[in-house]
Amino acid sequence: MRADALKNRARILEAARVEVELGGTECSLDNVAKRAGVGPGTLYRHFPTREDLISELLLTWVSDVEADADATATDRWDDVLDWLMRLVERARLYRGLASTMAATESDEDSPLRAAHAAVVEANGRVFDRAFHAGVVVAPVDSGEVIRLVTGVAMSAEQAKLDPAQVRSMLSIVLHGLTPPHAHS
Amino acid sequence: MRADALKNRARILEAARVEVELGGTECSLDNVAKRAGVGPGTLYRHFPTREDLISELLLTWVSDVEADADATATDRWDDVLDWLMRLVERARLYRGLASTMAATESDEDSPLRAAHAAVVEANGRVFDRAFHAGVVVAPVDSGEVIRLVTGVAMSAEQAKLDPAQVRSMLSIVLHGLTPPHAHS
DNA sequence: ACCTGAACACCGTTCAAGT
DNA sequence: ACCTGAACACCGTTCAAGT
Repeated sequence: MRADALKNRARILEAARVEVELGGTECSLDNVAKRAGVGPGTLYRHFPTREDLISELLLTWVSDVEADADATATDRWDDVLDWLMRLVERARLYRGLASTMAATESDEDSPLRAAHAAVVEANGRVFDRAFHAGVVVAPVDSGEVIRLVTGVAMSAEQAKLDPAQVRSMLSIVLHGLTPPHAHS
Repeated sequence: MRADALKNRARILEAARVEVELGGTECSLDNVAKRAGVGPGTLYRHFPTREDLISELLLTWVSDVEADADATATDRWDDVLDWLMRLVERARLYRGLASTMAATESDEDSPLRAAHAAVVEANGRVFDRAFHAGVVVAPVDSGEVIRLVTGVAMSAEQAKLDPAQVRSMLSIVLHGLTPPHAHS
C-alpha cells in the first residue's frame, strides 16, 4: 500500500471513531470523509461497506470484551450479572451497535461475523465457568444469551433506560437461565 | 374538513399501510405520498411527523392487542407464554415497530404514547389474571415485561430468528419473571 | 495506484404559488 | 382551506478525470 493511502486509511478510521461516537453506527459516511479530509470515493475504496468500517473500529472493542470475560470472577451469581451489565454498557458505547451486532447473525458474510462470534465465545467461557462453579445450574446456549442481552441493550438504548432498569432486566434474564425445576 | 382533504387523508393512510407493510416504520414518506397520489406537502399537512402517521396506523393494531389480551386464557403457564409469542408476532407485522414503540418511552410527547400505554395495560391485565390464577408467582411490572418483550422482538427482527427461537427466548424471560426463591 | 470531486438518485422538509 | 410541486439541504454511491 502506498504511503498516502496508508495515511488516509488511518485518518478515515480516526474520523470514523469520532463520528460513530457522536452519531452511532448509522452516522453519515459523508461526514466521516469530510472529517478525515478525503473525498467520498477514497472512503469507499478503503471501506466498501459501512460494516467494513465498523468492523475495523470494533477490533479493540472486541479485545476489551474478551479481556473482561477472561478476567471476570464467576464465584457468585452477582458476578455473572455484573458481567452481563458490563456487556450491555459496552454495547451502548456506540449507538446502534447492539442492533448492528444482532443483524450480523442473519448476514452470512458480514464483516462483523468474527466480532459477533468472538463475543458469543467470550460469553460462553464466562457461563461455562459459572456452570462449573455451580452458580448457573444448567449449561446455556451462549448464542441465545447474547441474543437476549442484545435485546436488552436495544431496548435500553431506545427507551433511554438508566443502569438500574437495565440491571433489573438482566436480572430477570439471568434468573430465567436458571430454571426453577433445576432447584427442586 | 373539506371533502377533498378528507379523501386525501384516507388515501394517504391506505398508502402508508401498504408502504409500512413493505418497508417498515422507517419507509420513505415520499413513496407514501407518491402512492397516495398527493404532493409531499399534503402528507405533511395531514401528518406533521412520521409518528403521527404511524400512530394512526396503529389504532386497529392496538385494538387487536387489547382484544387478544382480554380473550386469552391464563390458566396454564404456557397460556402466558403463548400470549407473549402472539405479542412478538404482532410487533413483527411491521418492521421497525418494536423499536419505534420502545423509543416512545423516552419521548414524553410522542403521538405513540397512548398506543404504548395501552399495550402495557393490556399485558398488565393478562399478568394480573395469571398471578391470581397462581400461574405467575409474583406480581410483575408490566412496563418492564414489555421492555423485555420489545427487546426480544427487536433481536428477532434483526437476527431474523424463527418462531422456535423466539419462543425459547420468551420462555427464558417468563421463567425469569418467576424467581426460583418463590418456589421454595 | 490512488485520489478527487462532480454527478446521479434519493429523501425529508418547507413554502410560494395556485385553486 | 387545501393542494401542488419546485426548491433546498443532505446522503450514499459511482466513476471519469487527474496525479
